[in-house]
Amino acid sequence: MGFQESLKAMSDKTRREILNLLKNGDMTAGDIAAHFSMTQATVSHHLSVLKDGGLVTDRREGKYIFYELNTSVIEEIMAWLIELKGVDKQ
Amino acid sequence: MGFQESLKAMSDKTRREILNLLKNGDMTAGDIAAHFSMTQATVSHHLSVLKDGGLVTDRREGKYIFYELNTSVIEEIMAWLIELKGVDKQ
DNA sequence: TATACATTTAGATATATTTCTAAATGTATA
DNA sequence: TATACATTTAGAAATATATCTAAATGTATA
Repeated sequence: MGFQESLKAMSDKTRREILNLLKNGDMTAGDIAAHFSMTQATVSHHLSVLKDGGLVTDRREGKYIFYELNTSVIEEIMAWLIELKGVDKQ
Repeated sequence: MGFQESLKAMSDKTRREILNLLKNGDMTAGDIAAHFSMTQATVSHHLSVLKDGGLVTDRREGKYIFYELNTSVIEEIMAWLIELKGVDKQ
């Protein structure tokens, strides 16, 4: 889990949509998958890429596994973008 | 050129290094390529991906082609990240 | 404990990406 | 105008990614 994995994770449209969904609160893998027309296995793969990138965390509650947005990584990416933009050229 | 292409472009380490180089000012394709151990053709490919993502622009000056960082796209990405992070949870 | 439900993992296939070498293009200059 | 230099484009090979189906895992409950 690092910068590389975080950006790779964000570079896919489906995964960005998952992140947008999680903005409104934690969701189970099943509920997330229900928003897409691909198989649950495929969505599960995307969730694991997001997890590798540190963009989400998961926790089990009984039969269900809940996914939650992790914003600390997002701040790291923003810091890089701000640095890239350059303080002098705003 | 859109959000998807911009993030795809940023998701590669070599391309992020190119962006970091261009932070310090415009550079020719040759000077950029000199910073890497891959062929000029490969670096040229990366530059074209960055261009597709709107992250750089190029201009010819005689024999040379100069590349320049384009920061407006970066702001668009930052806006998404800020939105993702959520105003309420800072 | 057998069954059902929620989810992930394994293995396969198709598509995309990275990289290379060789050839092509555009510009300057002897 | 022939040649050299800077760079890109074309085409091929290797690797990575997205997706599927089928099987495995983990948990709850009849």
